[in-house]
Amino acid sequence: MSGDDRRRRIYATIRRIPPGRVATYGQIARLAGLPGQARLVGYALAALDADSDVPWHRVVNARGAISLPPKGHPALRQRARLEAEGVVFTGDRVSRARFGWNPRRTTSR
DNA sequence: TTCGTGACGTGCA
DNA sequence: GTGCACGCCACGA
Repeated sequence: MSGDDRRRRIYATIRRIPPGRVATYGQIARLAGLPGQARLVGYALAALDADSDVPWHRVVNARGAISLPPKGHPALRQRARLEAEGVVFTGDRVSRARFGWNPRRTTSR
């Protein structure tokens, strides 16, 4: 499998994240068939355009926080989009227990 | 070609 | 709860 295929799988997995939910890089990597390679997910997102159809804003790190610089425009945009979908930020973090996406129970909650 | 860096995760102290 | 070390892969210099 080539690197491009991995990126496509990553994007496809991210598209499955329902609105109002967030998934971690490691979770995306695992669902994409790339366990332990969360770094590739981050790199794939870095190469992604802001106007892409991939809901990149629903991807957060294991801490439930945005991995981008908090003061940066992308981070603010991501946070604003998540809040618009109903996601509540506790400080600079998101409660993964409440808003974390569970692929086995696609239905919310 | 090797080396360093990066939207990360897990394990352990 | 936090901080550090190691691992993983892709990409540019």
